[in-house]
Amino acid sequence: MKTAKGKGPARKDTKEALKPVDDRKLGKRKADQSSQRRAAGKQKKGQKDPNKPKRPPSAFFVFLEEFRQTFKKENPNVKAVSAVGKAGGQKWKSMSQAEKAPYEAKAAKRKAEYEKLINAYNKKQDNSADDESEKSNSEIHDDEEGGGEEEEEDDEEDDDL
DNA sequence: AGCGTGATTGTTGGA
DNA sequence: TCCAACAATCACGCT
Repeated sequence: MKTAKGKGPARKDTKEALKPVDDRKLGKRKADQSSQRRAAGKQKKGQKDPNKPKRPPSAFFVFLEEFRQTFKKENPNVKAVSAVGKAGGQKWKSMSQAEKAPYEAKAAKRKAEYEKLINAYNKKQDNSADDESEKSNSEIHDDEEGGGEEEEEDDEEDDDL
């Protein structure tokens, strides 16, 4: 199953259909977020791999990065990250899929790079037995042309909503 | 002095 | 298949 790249986990389709509202918070996330930073800041018990690539930012985060700058410009007095999160989240939902399309496309790129990083990371893990140096790069062919960056496929489906 | 937290949604990974 | 945790940010507060 390809987990439907654009649709995401089946849970969304099922649950969201039943609960179109953003009740996804489940009330557990709050507590989780607390430990979230702890784990991230202090890393998990055995996750002491500084080379391990972090998860790619979702389209929302990509949009949020830009939104943060705009938000700060509009509200230089507001320094609360939560404010940006709320405003960003609200606007994000207000945006149409077409608007989110470019962000999703960028997020897709991040994900692609993430997979590549993970691949290299996995290779590294294998080589880390001897030495985590870069010598094993011979396996990794990084013939990635930074200049020859092809544009995203403009495959936006205009579904009227 | 230093790190945890708060808030957003999405995505990935593990069970 | 589904749940849970984590991705950035940034100033403030508590230990």
